[in-house]
Amino acid sequence: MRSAVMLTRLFSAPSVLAEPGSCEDGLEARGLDGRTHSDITGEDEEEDEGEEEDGDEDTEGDRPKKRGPKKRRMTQARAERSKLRRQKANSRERTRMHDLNSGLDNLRKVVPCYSKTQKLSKIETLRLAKNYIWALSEILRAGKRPDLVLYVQTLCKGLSQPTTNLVAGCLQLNSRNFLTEQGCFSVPPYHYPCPSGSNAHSLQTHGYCSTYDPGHGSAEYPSPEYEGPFSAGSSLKPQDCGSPDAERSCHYAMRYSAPYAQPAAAHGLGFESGGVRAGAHSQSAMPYHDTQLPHNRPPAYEELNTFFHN
DNA sequence: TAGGCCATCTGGTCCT
DNA sequence: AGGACCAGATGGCCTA
Repeated sequence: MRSAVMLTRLFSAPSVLAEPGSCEDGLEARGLDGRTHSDITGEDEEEDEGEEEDGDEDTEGDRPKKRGPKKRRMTQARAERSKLRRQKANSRERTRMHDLNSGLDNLRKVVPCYSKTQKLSKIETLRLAKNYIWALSEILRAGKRPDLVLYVQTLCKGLSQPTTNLVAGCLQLNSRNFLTEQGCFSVPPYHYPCPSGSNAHSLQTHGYCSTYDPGHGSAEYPSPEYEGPFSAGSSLKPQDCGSPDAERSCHYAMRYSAPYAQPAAAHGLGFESGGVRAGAHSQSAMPYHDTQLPHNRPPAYEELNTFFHN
């Protein structure tokens, strides 16, 4: 329905969009839309607030009469009011989108990987947040320390490879150790039951590959729902987070990863991970000097922290 | 240069 | 009537 409307608009009203960059006074730069503009310019000025109806439309040429409410003539005054309304609406819409973006910025700060220099895209932020919530829920549900690699894999489901690398780097995992060059999880040989339940499939073949069906997790660690293929590309640099640049860009904004990233002695936390520790960075003792924990931790943080300290 | 991401404008729809 | 929300369109910027 909306598409039809948009198509109609496309073909009926010539777009006179000016450059969108002129955000200060929108319509002043852009002018009115084509239809309104033509209406304005094609008629004489009237000041009687548009009470007069446009009777020409009904009898124009051989075309059938138009149904519905007759279109009011666009007077100069009405055009001005319409223009003002549009400006106000544009301003509100900008404000609304700015609010939305600031909310997304806040979300970026509380998801596992926060980098001021390498900002996650909106969609990646939402995906990562969803995976994060899922992972934390599973931790609470299971009531035991999770496998780090499994945890990271859950976080990275559906994320682009650059984001996956970023998350891995932020979690002190060398992404090369859990992703193959093809972008598939390589360790550990964690087995997800196949949809039919007859065979088990390791992440080696299904984890990050297109054939993986994350909608079917294991009973121990079910997977978040799959949202469809992740974006093929990203503006993020596909750099390995093991690189110094990436490391500098990664902040420990994560309440879950930070305890692991820091020496276990400091937090008394160890993950149940088979080969992960070998794959983890050797410099796991806070290599980032600009590491920051968010000031406003979610309420669940303290509970989780307590949990991992017991 | 293509593709992804983003900001903005815009008109429609719903709600108060 | 006006505001909030939504989605399509558009153009700019950036990167591979």
